[in-house]
Amino acid sequence: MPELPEVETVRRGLQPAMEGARVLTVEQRRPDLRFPFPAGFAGRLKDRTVTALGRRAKYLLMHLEDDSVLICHLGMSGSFRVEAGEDEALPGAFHHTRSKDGKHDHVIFHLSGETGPPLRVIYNDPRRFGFMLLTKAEDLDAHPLLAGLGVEPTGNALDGRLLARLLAGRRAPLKAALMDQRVVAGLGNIYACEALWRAKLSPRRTAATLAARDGGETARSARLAEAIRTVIADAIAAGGSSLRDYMQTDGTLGYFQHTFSVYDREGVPCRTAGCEGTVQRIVQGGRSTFYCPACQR
DNA sequence: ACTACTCCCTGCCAGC
DNA sequence: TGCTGGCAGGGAGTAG
Repeated sequence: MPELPEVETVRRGLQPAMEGARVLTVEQRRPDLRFPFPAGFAGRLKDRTVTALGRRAKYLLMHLEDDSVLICHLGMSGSFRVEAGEDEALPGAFHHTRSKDGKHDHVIFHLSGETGPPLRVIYNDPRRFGFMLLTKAEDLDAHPLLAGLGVEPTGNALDGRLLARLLAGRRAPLKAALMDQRVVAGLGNIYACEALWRAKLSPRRTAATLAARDGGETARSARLAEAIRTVIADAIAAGGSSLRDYMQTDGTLGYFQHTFSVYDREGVPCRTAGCEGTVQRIVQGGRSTFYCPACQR
């Protein structure tokens, strides 16, 4: 499910169950996901207390009391769910629709409840593009997967000036540049499309055209920075997008997908007031792009 | 330092 | 009904 808003929704869903809880055991049901699990994976987590759950871009960061950090990426199809431990009943915690039988449940964290009964946090990932790695907290920022990441679209750092600077000189189509995690960290296919629609910019435009000749801010770069920040904020507020019945950690659905203006809406009329255009699907870099050729220029 | 393309894997759905 | 091809929220690796 996971672009930034979905990962943030997962983080918020897991936080009350995990922060302050102790890892009793970890069941690792296969040797690898996208990458092999770290050597001694389960043993290195056992008996540790989870001190904090963080996020950077699309990475979930599980901080442990020994200053190690579990880096989790959900890939295309990874999800977490929380269930009652062993025979305990947990009101309201129904199962992920795609794992009623436990299929593709690859990792199960057995946790002591901080105050209440024990819990299980279960990682499910049919396509196995996700992964889990361990590092030390002091090495986190320098970790090869995190070191090159661009600006977070939450908060105030992303503005027209910074975005123009990041895109200056890039010959790639604007949409492809937005998908590059070294530019804006956490944007994926849905929110790149939606932000471009909000900013009325064509995904086919050369990225560099958003910067002034000296690399400075333009009206377009300011508009796009604003659009990115608001679409991400709106999506987080909606609990992310739930495609193909994907669920949050407690089994509820995000609802941002009902707000899509262009994503997966090929052939429907553009939502822009007064626009007569029709949403079109094109392929860029092997991924579908949805946009309105009439009002996105 | 860019860009473009392939590949990893399973599940689902439209079209035959 | 059953098969097939295409597509899916990501990104690492490689070649140019």
